[in-house]
Amino acid sequence: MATLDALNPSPNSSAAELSELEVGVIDFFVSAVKVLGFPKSIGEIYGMLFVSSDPLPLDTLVDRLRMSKGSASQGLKFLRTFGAVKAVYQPGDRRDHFTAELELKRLTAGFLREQIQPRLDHGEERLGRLSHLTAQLSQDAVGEFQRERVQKLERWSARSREVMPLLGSLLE
Amino acid sequence: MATLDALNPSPNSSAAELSELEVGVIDFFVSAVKVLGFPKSIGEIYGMLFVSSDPLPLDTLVDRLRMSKGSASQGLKFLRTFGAVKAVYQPGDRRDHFTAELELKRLTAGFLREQIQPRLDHGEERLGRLSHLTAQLSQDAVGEFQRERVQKLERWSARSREVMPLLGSLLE
DNA sequence: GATTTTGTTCAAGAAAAAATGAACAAAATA
DNA sequence: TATTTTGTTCATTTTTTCTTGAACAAAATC
Repeated sequence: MATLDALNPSPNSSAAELSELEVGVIDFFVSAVKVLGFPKSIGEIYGMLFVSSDPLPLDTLVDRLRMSKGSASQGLKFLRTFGAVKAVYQPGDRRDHFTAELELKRLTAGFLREQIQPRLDHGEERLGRLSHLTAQLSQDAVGEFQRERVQKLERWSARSREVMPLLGSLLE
Repeated sequence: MATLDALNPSPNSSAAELSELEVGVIDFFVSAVKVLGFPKSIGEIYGMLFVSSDPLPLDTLVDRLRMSKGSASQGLKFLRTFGAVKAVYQPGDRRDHFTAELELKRLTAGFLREQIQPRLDHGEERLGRLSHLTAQLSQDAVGEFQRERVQKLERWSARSREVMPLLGSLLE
């Protein structure tokens, strides 16, 4: 292979250093996903795909971001679960290639569906149990107070559920 | 003091075990604040104040939640910065007493103001620098592509800023 | 069917975040 | 002014979360 290498000064082009702009965009997303409570690697992957004009395979992410294969694999899996990243068929290459989803509305919808909905559901289950508990509370002022507080939580929960779909329409 | 202790079977009433309902409510808030990216102790404190009919001083939080004084102090400070907890004057007690803010709209406003706004501001600064960088990009397809992507980020950022105040009105 | 390529999983290590508790400061009380 | 009460700060420890890399599986290629 030595001879072929000589013909190509940068045999592994996918490992090229990131440009200043690329670093900036990736960094922007690293901060952004931290707000959502996701790990840095998620921001790096999405950011890299976002600045890249072509779909990229896992290898390239590993090389250019200097990230382990494990992180890249898990990160892509996670991003796919809520449609932030799509697999794109590349003719003549059997590796999967990925691009970033660019519609803010879809990204939001995926986030709400995968991250928020399940927690709201879980919260409602808990509230159901709490509500049941309040029935056994004493009939004095403290008991009455606590019953009211649990009711307030139920109103909050219901309100949150109503607001969620509205968020999507705000981004229309 | 031994004689007085004998008269009072539970001298430190603030250390009473949490009731099942109290544990449930506190647990609910611990999960809730995790969604927002806050530590457990924040949820414990807010939850405890939320189920308590009377304003509580720091000591009581430390005793009942079995939490260090440091955590309680820092947690209360944090909660006060965005108005989730208010100090209430208690006649005849020189300690500060705290209650939970109960208006969902105010809580949201505080969260947006203290947590989201600063990050949006910071993000815009970064985008300013990135936008400046794009001016120096090559005039080829890749350069054009990257300029467009940075513009897209700027639109996202502007949109996010527009949506924020609307969130408040949704909760009205 | 052996080999290479591609991607996943998961135990262990590394890094980041949170909690602790002791030292300190400030203010009230004695 | 000395002492006690109340609350804060911050270096250290603990806990939690993230990343790594090696072992493994699946599928394509030889």
